[in-house]
Amino acid sequence: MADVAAMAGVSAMTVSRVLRDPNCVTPETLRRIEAAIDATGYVPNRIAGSLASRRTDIVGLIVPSLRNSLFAETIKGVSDILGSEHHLMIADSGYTLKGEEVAIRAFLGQRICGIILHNTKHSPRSRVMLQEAGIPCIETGNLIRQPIDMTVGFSNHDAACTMTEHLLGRGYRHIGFVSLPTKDNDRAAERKAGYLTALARAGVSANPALVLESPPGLKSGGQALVRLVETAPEVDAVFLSGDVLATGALLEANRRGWDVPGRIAIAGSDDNELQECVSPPLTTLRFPRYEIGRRAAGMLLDRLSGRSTGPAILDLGYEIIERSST
Amino acid sequence: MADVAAMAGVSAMTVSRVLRDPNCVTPETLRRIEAAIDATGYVPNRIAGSLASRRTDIVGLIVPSLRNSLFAETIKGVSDILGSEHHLMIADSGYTLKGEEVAIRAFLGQRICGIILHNTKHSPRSRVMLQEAGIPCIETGNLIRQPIDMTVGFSNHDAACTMTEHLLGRGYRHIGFVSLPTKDNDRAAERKAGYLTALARAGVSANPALVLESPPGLKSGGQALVRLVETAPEVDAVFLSGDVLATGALLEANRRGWDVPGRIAIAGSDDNELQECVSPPLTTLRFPRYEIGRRAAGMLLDRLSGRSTGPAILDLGYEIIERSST
DNA sequence: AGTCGCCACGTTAGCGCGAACGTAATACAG
DNA sequence: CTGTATTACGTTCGCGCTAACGTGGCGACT
Repeated sequence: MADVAAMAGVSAMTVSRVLRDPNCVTPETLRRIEAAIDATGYVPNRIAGSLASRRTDIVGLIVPSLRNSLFAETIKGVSDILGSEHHLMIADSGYTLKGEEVAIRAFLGQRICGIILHNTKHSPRSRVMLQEAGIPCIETGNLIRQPIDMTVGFSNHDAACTMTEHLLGRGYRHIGFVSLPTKDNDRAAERKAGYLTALARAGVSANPALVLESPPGLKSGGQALVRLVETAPEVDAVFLSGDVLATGALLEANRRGWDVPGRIAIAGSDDNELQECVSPPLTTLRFPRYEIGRRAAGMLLDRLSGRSTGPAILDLGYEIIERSST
Repeated sequence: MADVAAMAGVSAMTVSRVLRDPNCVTPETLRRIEAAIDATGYVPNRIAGSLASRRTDIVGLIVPSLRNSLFAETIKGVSDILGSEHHLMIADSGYTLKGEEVAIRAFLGQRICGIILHNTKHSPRSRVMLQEAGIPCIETGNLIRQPIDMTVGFSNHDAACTMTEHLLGRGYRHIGFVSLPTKDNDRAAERKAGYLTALARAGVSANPALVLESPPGLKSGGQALVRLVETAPEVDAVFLSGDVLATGALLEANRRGWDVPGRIAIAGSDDNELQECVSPPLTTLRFPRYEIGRRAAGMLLDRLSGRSTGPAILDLGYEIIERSST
């Protein structure tokens, strides 16, 4: 920076100012400084700037998995809103609370200016670190009542409940439920609870044989369907609540020639283009994942710029998309 | 850090040393320092550390889109190899060279210790900045002969050529080709070139009516198929080389009752579980995207640790997965 | 004319850490 | 016992920048 300042005939301080606000100097000075920056190929050292100002423009984001396209939607939403003023540091927790804690510690070491978590369940140490860090923290995903700071998401419980009620409304009485493993996964656990709530409200007794947990994946969804039909032949509908499980189940039903929804109705979650294009198109829940990313980033920026203070809980809801698979 | 040092009865320097190498002090000193860190909740300031040491442990990664699950594979590969010693800063270029340049400039300002690009075509300024930055730079994706520094990927040209030759070998002579828009996308352009190479080698004249560009998406793939069949009814096979285009085309063929491969054969690229689960399962190209991420990160770490020097070009190849859609 | 305020810019003093170097204490050979 | 090596730790200084405050020059008031 000293080089640039010397070449432009000003002090380093003026160069520093120009980099943050080009309009705070006379046009002539600005021109000389910009010319000097161009000539030297100077790239400001944000490390030094961050140390001196005790601020960074880095937002930390922790997702359970970088591979899952569901989370990619949220990441994209965050990235689109952050813009060029802020940078994004991403880590994955590997779906574990310990992994999340490690990532949080690393991020705090980098003195990130805010953090977005794709999880609302945390280790005690994680909670303490975040509370004491004094930075905005947004938890996204499953809505909770007591966020560390702010949260944006939807109710997995209510969504699963609504879908189950939809199936009940269509006259199905032996409704299977398949979810991802509920351990350490508050979202999956909430959905199972929602399913059970709907059955209870309708006075339909829950049949444990109709409830399965299944790893993620298309094949896994197909296997779950087959297992349900074989062990509980009375099953007349199934709600597969995780990722692509429902699509896998539908494709498997097609292969085996099982009529959908004649033999068995299939409902899914996390609507995407694929679920609309298969035959028959799938009834699914649609979650505003991209919007969650955008709003989370927006809440973070509002807090950083002082436009908002205090905690916030934002429910973006969900939609049920009724198609011909149910 | 001064607090911790005072509490442990040592100098700040000793604390600093312990944080980098716990074994460089006596066990008793280590114990006292660790106890003090625990008691104070001290989180080392990596910003200050980076400024003093003029190094960071942040790796920059630029992908065309954060939303696309193809890139998610590579991101995951990078993330898995980097481990907890290095951190990942991610930006998307929005598929534009200008976007990439902006991200590169921002990353260099953060003094990243290395960079991985998911693109092998860059703006002139980008190339200059990267060459002068003096950090390891890995270009992934389409293999090129003159990398800025190092590259790992596969030949899109050869892959598309192989797939086209596969179709020719099955006796198809009116082979359509659909790709993503080739502008600013070296990968799509290379694939189109590979398709044309295979036709030329086989002495089959290329028919411009059989070559389409199409935006990404399942529906878009279906539309491309329909357009091809309607405008050039003699078409007997089609190779859709982008993302989920082929799956969309197959689902559309199913809906319209067109026999695959009887009426028209369909081949795709970027194999995934979905393409195996549809009926009929799709013949596709399989690219080692996860492995590319792993190897790219590995090459970066090797360079940083001094285990390797100089440029490198790593071809991870591709596979053709022959299934019943062709 | 005085002075008040404002603008454009300079000066000073760190931010929290690590590289380089220094020092004291112990080990061991000759 | 001296000399040298080695280990364990301390001191000094500066990384490149910015917050806070200082200064001089100019126009607009009373």
